[in-house]
Amino acid sequence: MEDRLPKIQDVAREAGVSTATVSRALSHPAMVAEATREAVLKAVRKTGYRVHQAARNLRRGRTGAIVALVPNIGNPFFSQVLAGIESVAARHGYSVLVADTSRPQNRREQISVYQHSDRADGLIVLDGRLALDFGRKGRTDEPRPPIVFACEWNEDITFPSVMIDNRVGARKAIEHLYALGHRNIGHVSGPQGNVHTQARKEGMCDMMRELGVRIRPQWFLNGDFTLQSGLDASAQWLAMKEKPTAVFCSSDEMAFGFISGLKAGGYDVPGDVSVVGFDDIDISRCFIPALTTIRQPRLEIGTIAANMLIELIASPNEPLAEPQCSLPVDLIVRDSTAQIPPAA
Amino acid sequence: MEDRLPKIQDVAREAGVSTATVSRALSHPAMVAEATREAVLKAVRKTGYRVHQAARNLRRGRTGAIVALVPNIGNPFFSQVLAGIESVAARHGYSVLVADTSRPQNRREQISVYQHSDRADGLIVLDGRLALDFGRKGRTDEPRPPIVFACEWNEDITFPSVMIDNRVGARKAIEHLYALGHRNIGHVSGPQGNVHTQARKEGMCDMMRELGVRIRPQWFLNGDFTLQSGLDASAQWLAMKEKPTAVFCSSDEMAFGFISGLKAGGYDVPGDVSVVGFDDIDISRCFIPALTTIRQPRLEIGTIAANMLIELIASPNEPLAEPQCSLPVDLIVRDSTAQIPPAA
DNA sequence: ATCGTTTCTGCAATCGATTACATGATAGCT
DNA sequence: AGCTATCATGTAATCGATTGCAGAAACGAT
Repeated sequence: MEDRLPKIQDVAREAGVSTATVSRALSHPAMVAEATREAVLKAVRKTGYRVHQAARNLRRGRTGAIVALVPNIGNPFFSQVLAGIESVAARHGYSVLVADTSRPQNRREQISVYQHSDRADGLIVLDGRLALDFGRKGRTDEPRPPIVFACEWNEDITFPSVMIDNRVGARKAIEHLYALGHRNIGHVSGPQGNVHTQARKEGMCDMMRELGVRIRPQWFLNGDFTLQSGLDASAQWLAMKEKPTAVFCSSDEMAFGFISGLKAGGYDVPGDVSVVGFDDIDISRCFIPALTTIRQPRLEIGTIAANMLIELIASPNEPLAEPQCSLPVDLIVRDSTAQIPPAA
Repeated sequence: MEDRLPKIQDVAREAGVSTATVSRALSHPAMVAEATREAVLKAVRKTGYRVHQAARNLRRGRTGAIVALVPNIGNPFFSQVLAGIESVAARHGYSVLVADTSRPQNRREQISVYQHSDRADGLIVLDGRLALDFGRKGRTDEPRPPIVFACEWNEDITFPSVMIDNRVGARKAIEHLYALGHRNIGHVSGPQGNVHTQARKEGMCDMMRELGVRIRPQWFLNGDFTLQSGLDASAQWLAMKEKPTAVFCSSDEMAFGFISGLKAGGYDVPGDVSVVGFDDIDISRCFIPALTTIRQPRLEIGTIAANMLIELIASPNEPLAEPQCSLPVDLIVRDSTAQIPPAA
């Protein structure tokens, strides 16, 4: 009927009250008399009114949105974390804005999003590289929306964070390979400078030292978590004179690429080489061979981070009960690892 | 220094001009004298001013955001499409809000987001199920933000849309299997009621009829695009007395589950059975065997949809040059299909 | 010098909802 | 009855940026 959206005025007129009362009936029902509230609600239904978010946000000084900074939206690992964030956010009436930090022109924009709280009430940062930027800019006298780091995280930053114990994960992987008899163990790492990369590599080396296994730098290959980099690593492996009998890959996707390359080169997994991944993405259990890997609770990372953030938004001055949350990871043994072949 | 964010007033004072001039210098630089503009920009830099989005949106009557309704954020297929949307949106100064339609409590909310244009300037709908809802509610005299459907799409709805030609994709898959000598062809479909499911099944059957291949309903298994449903289908296949020698799966993930189940049951792909997937997600080329599949240009779907939407937002009354965009799909032949074994 | 343009800038209204404060009504108490 | 406390509601200011309108300044033409 109307050719414009109903506003609070229209509801007020319809219900025979002031706009203030309508606003209160909707936002603070207890402040308004039973009968009035009913009348307002009826008028709302009749007019089809819905609050105009921009106006509400302007007045209330909040945005009703939280921003998630993701290194790569296309990565299934992150999309699961996002799904967790989104479910919690929606339950609390927040929208989730997703920004992909992989496009360089975004970086500056994101920092400023952070500095000014007018675009989001809070941030969840899934990109560890940004930790430093945020850390540096931190003039504490400046108003800033709460931030929670998830997944990736920089050790010298003290923001609230939720992550998994990369070191323990890597140790479990090595322990498993060791128990199978492997003493010649290689590694395909994540991108240089990444916190996961670093922590997993360290956990791996620590464990190897503890077990008295020799660490050979030439068996440490550089990857970047992607399928392709796993494939590239397999080519390097094939070219080695002395080859490790087991390889720990810092992501499942790299493990897939690596195994795929090995098969193409005529080697069998786990017959000739055992491979352990990291993440336990969905497909890992259906890969052939099903991948032995370290499981990360991806959904949970998202939900916990979102809950922390929402708590921070609600009471910014109250510190969190547990600001640094570290989730356990599990070794999932499948078919890509086996006893070391007797011949070797 | 300041304990509150700089506002346009502060810039105006600093530059010695009115707020109107500051606003114009930023939004319509041509309207303002060279020298004044410089002064304003200097003041902006000095104060660290950034426009307050909520205020701007309220005044301008737009939100600067577009909403993407996704059936399942966690699905890597959609996250690639999202990545495409996000890149275009960012280039035009729009934020992307992602909403997951899989949670039922969201459905009503989403419809109302759509009906009221106060939360988003436009919508991209990746969930075909919502097409009907939108279609029904379509009282054309009501103001509504522009909508573009992507991927999934309901034939009797005439919204602008970008999708791929499911029929042709399915035909190519069958044609390929036929050329390899297969005459006994099965299918694992997507969820019932889904447009992709329907179109692919129809394309498949059309092609089989044209080629004179017998269609056996008991070889058509129901899936839902997920890994698990492919695994379930493999159990059904294993239980069949007469088995097809080739199976066309309506998604790559299902194909993975299916092949995985077959291997576990002692059958070889492609030795005993040829399998074709649909989507060409990243991992397909590294699966073992590398998956023969139909490639969908996922990123492109997103970018085109976003471009269409932004054009619609800019000039809502001007119809699009090409409102229904259909992208071509290609058959990618890899190692999961082979000549029919001579024994059979 | 006068008038008409053109260009630039400022004033103040405006977007729509929220909320501090004021007011009026009602109830409760002495 | 008179006074206070409590509750419900209305009035109007407010959030911060944008923009229609109008005034001022500068310029050109006659």
